[in-house]
Amino acid sequence: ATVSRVLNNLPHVADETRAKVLWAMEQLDYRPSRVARRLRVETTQILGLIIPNIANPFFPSVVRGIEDVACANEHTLLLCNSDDDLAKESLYVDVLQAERVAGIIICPADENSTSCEPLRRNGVPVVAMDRRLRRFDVDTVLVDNVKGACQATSHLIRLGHRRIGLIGGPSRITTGRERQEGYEKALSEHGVELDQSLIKIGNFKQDGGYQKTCELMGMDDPPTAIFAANNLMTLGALNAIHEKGLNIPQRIAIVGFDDMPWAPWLDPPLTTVAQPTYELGRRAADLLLKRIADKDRETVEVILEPILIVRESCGY
Amino acid sequence: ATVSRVLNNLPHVADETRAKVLWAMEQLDYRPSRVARRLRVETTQILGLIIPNIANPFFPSVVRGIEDVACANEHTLLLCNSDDDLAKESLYVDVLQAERVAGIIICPADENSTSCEPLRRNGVPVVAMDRRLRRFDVDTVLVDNVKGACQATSHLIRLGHRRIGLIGGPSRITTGRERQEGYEKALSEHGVELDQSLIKIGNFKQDGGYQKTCELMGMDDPPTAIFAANNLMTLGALNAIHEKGLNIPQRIAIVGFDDMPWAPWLDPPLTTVAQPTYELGRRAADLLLKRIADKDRETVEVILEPILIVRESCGY
DNA sequence: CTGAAAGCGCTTACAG
DNA sequence: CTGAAAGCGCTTACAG
Repeated sequence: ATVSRVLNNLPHVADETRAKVLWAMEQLDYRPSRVARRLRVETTQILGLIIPNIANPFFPSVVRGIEDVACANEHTLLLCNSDDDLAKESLYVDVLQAERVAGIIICPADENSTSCEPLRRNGVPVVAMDRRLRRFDVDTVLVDNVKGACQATSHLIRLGHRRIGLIGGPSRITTGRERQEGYEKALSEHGVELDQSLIKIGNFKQDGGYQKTCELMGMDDPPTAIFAANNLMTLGALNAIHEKGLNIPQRIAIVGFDDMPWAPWLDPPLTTVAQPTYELGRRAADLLLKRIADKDRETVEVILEPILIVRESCGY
Repeated sequence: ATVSRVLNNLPHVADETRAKVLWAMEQLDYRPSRVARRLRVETTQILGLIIPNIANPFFPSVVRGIEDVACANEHTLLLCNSDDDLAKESLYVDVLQAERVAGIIICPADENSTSCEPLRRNGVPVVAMDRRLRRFDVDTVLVDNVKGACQATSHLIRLGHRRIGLIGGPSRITTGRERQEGYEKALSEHGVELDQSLIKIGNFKQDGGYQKTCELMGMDDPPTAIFAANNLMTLGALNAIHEKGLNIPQRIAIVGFDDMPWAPWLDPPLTTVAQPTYELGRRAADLLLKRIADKDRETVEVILEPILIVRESCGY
């Protein structure tokens, strides 16, 4: 008990005793077991994080944001990749719960995912990040996808484009659905008729972007511009465009969602909708910590603003 | 005890009893505590990973490689960012050890780092990844940095360049030291005299690459080519080059270390030394798992081959 | 101020 | 095949 007291810096230990304990700890190269501590104490210092794929360049900065606040608050992060697979997502929810994490930040594979049901039943705090979790009333932090997509598409329209291809994401995912919504909104606001054949739904991965771009450019009446709804698909689109030797922006204009540090040095410099990735992570971690501290507080939804960064890939 | 047996799929439980237990578990939405299990069982299923910075695009794919083998072997990953700071690195080693991880993969902030000393004393398996750990005899997986840097520099020399600037990394880090070694080796192999003023040591970050490129290009007799020793510094170099409006490769040729998916679409397409990042992670995890299974096996060092990918940023 | 006792939720001999 | 008992290493009342 006395050792425990000095370990946790509690009062009621004589200075001399404290010194003796410290000395012995040093001698023995003693490291207290967090595992044992966690078994006894209800509150753990571990946060769980479930994202689709750390190899997607969008996430590292988000994760860094989460980690920085976790670290500042003496919490550790347990990171899991769901691969956008509901079964894997459920599995990881189970694992994290079995680890007795203090709470979970999730970027769900599906808006209607029920993976978090066991968490709700057991009162484990959850925050949805980047993508909504419809079936649960949880703290949520999102980017305003409709606005970002609308800005990107409007930019294209303002530049004279009327046939604008959308390489969208699955509608079961918030970002897929909302970015398409923004695309359609821009069209209707500018009185441009919606042509369903110009909407191609990809998988948010590079191969999907490549394939959908090929389909688009193989049409009898191909678009003059493309809006790609995420970074990986933008990369895939660039693959296809360069492969076919099409000139950007003369032959095909392109705007991507999600900025990348190298976007200014692409050929031509890529116009993108930049997302506040680090901030997204920071806010998510913040919300989770607040929820852990007070389970009864009102649920909040934070919407972060994207910014259209105009470079040269859409023409002038 | 019986519940424990069905939980762990052990024999000696009657089918009927097993079914009853399973049923009760379902009813109660019971999740066994891994925390409690870990306290009792010596072998944990958690791997620790310490890297400098997940936001560096080099690491996500490496992490993904580690995770995939961890996951396939039913292990979880605890990820920590050291920020290349020895104090933070030590802290995390302590945390991971307190979590009683089965082993640790580390990309150390310094070749001579002693952060892992407590691990050695306690017999916790360690593998060094991407960067050496001199003070310990541990399994190591590296990329052949000397070879990669030598190839990059030789390529430049073959193209007629004689004044080649190096934007290197700190020599306390394996990749910094070895890539400089490869640069010098290429120079000497081709009979090009080494000019110390052309060697600038950066911090492996974007601002360092930017700053060192400015210094290089501000010289009275600036180089005609640059070899940037990592991806972030390459990005910084591109910042500086574009800012000054210098033409690549006519005015300044550039080759970077570490390929990126968008390198082919840069202006001009960037010549790089590609590293087998995913494989690096896979092998590291593999070695760690093997070490955990058999602490007495001989220490191995795996050297992976980089590949020079010639695109257009060095001329023809 | 200090330490003995109980208990967190598992697993592992051990006895029946 | 089944369950009672002990113990993993902590923390938390409780007693002295």
